[in-house]
Amino acid sequence: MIQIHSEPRRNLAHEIASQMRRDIISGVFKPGEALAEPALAGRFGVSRAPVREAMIELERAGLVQFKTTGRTRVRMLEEKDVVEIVEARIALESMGARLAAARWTDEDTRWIERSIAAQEKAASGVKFSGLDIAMHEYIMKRGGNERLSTLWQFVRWQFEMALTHIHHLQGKMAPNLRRFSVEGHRKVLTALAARRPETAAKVIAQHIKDSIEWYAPETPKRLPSSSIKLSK
Amino acid sequence: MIQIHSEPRRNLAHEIASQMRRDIISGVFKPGEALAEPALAGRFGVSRAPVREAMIELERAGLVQFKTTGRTRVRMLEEKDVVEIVEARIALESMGARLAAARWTDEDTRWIERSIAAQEKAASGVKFSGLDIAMHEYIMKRGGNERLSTLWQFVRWQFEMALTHIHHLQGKMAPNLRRFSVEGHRKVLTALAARRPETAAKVIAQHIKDSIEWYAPETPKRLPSSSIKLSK
DNA sequence: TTTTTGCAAAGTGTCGACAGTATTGCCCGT
DNA sequence: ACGGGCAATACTGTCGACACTTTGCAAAAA
Repeated sequence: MIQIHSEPRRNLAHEIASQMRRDIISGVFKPGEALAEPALAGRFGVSRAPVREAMIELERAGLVQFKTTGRTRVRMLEEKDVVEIVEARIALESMGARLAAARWTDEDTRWIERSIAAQEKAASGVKFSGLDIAMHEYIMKRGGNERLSTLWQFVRWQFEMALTHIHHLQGKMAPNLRRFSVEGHRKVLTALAARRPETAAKVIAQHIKDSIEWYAPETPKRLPSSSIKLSK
Repeated sequence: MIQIHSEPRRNLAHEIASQMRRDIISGVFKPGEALAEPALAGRFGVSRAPVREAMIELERAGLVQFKTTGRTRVRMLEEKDVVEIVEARIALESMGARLAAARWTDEDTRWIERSIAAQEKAASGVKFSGLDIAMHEYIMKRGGNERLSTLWQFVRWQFEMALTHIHHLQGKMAPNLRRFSVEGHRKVLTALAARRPETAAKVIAQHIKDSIEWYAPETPKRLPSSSIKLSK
């Protein structure tokens, strides 16, 4: 998969933003934790300027929050945030799958099949999650709408952060989740390979919604129940 | 409608970003035009630091682009960009309307009715566009998903920029567009007032898709035709 | 002991500077 | 007249500094 996207400028700020993003997602920095510029500048061995720019980037991506006083902290997550993130994923990925279905090729099918095979053999839950997200990313990119993919990236990072920090998302039913999730992926692939945009949109929406309920069965349901019914 | 959103930090950078956003949308700066930091710093009577930060914000919003060398220019728009923007709007607003329908109140209905009345009396095309966008914004906010609204803002600005710069979007059929558009808004309101999430989602998607074709009948259609059929 | 006041420490917002690099335009060779 | 190369120009990326504001803590008052 070739990335033609507008190359980000290659500077310290971008480097730091990427590293900080990884660290926030993986939990090195915890939600609510203060991110002071001088401290981070020291950590990275640079001055405050690039750190400051990186913070702006992360704020735009929703991983950190600015207080009105200017202080920066890692964004905090509650149940409601998980709901919002999932709703946003459904909105974006439905359209992504719809567009992808219309342009789907056999090579795409093979890519997804390989991914699913790897998912089944994934040794750890973390490894599985990585493959899972990568597959969703592939479909989004295949939709061919660069803006949609960009917006999706923001949500994706927030989703990954939520997986790390909303602890009951890590809970007991990992094995079942994985089996269930792979099954969902197969359904998505079927719709895409059949080049049925509407079906693909509905199936992937249902898959995302179901997944999160496997992760967190008690997540308050805000989506009107009719919204993702697989009617017909 | 009260905005609880995380307050942006109130500094020069943010001020400049807002002003620049307005200027880019309204065409003071034209697509492709170079935006050099020293020149902008002079224009605003500040140093380069806040200008630089503002540029990062605008890049995130998709209004400007960084070249790999670091130079900044106003993002350029082609036909394909209009398609992308509209697809993104449909993705986000469908979900927004779906969520809004489930929480819709009579007061919301009255707000929209007033908006529609104003739209009918709008003196100019520009005035009408403003009311149009404001109504869509209201619905997005009423969806109650802060992330969805934030993502939508990005697309909204790009859409407004496209309206300004894709010249044939300004074309001949403004009066018909307006009449047609108001009709679409009435259908959306009906679905929302009836609190039918699925109907609202489909109607607003259809409305957006139709609108852009009134603006630009020759816009290449990439959305699979089945995607927004109002079946049933 | 609890609350208030005041002060020191720490952090942000903005600036000007400087080295390195891309761009522009001029001059020269053809 | 025209294209290529080179010098002058302009801009970016990063830094350190400084003023102002917020925060945290400790001492003083209730």
